[in-house]
Amino acid sequence: MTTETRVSSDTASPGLPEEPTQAERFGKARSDRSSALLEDYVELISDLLASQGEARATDIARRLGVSHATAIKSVQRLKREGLATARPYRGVFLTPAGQDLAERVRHRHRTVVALLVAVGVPIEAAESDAEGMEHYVSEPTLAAFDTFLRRA
Amino acid sequence: MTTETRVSSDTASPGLPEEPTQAERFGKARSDRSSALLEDYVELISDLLASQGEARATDIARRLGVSHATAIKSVQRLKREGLATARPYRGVFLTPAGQDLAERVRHRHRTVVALLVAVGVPIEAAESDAEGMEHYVSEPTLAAFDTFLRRA
DNA sequence: GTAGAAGTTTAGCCTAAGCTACATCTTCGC
DNA sequence: GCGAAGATGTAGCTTAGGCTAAACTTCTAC
Repeated sequence: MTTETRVSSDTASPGLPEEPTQAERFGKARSDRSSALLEDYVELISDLLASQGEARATDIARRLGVSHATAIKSVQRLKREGLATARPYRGVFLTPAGQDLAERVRHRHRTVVALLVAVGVPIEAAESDAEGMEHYVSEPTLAAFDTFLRRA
Repeated sequence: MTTETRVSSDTASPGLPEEPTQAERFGKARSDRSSALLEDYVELISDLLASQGEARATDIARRLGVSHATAIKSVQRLKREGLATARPYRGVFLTPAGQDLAERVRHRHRTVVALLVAVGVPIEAAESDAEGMEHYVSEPTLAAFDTFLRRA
C-alpha cells in the first residue's frame, strides 16, 4: 500500500493523467527507445570517422561493448534506414542523412551533459546517464536547456 | 564530413572516451533500457491500485497504449521477477518488492519532472520527456537534482 | 606468391515485446 | 439461472537486438 492516496477519477490530476495523453507519452517513449540504438551507432561512427579516418565493425563493437556480429547486424539496419553505407570488408560510412543525424545527436549529447553538470551532477555520472537520457530529449526541452545554459 | 576534426587517439578527450569506459556506459544504458518497461508497469499498477482500488489488465493496456495481450504477457514477466502477483480474472497486485520499486520510481519521476520545469522546460514537454528519461537517472544524479531543487 | 593471422560476414539460436485471432471465464440483465 | 457481452487468457507470428560458431576475405610476412 502506498502511503498517499489519490482520489482523482478522470480529469487531469497529478495522480493519473488522462488515458489518451498517457498512452501517447508511453508511445513516444517506445518509439524513442527504438531510435536510440540507431542514434548511438550513427554518433559513434561519425566520431570514429573523424578521429581514425575509418569506422570498422570491430572498432564499433569494442566501443559499444557488443560482439562484432551484433555490430554488423545493426549496421545493416542503418543501411536499410538510409543512414549508412558499407562496402564489404571496407568499413562503414555515413550518408548525408546519417551525417546530419550524427551532428544533431552530438549536439544534443553535449547539451545534456552540460546541463547535468550545470545543475550539480558529477561529471562521470553526467556522462554515464546522458548516454541513456539524451535519446528522450525533445526539441522544446533541448531549446530550454540551451537557454538555461546561456543564462547560467 | 563533420565540420570539426578530432585528433584524439587514445587518451581521454572530449572526442572519444576510452574504450572500456564507453563500453560500460553503453552497457549501463542497455541494461537500464531493459528495466524501463518493468518500472513503467509497476508505477502504473501502483497508481491504478491507489486510484481505482484495482489494476486490471485492460486498464493497464489502455493506459499504456498496447494490446491487452501484450499487457498480460508483461505482467507475467513481472510475476517471474517477483514484483507482482495476479490471480486469474482477479487483477494484478504488487509484492512488497514491487511496491518498493513503485515508490522509488514515482519519486524519481516527480523529481525529474520538477527539475525539467525548474530549468525552464514547458510542463507538457517535461511530462512527456520524463517518461523516457527517468529510467536512466542514476542515484548520484537524482541526489544532485534534489539538491538543486531545494536550492532553487 | 602463398600461408596463416586478422578482420568481416553469414547462419542459426535465444529472449523481449509488440501484434491478431481465438478460446475461455465472469458478470449482469432479464 | 441462463445467455450474451465483455473481460481475460492462450497461441502463434513478427521484429529487434543480443549471442556463438563457422565460413570467407584481406593483408602481411616470409
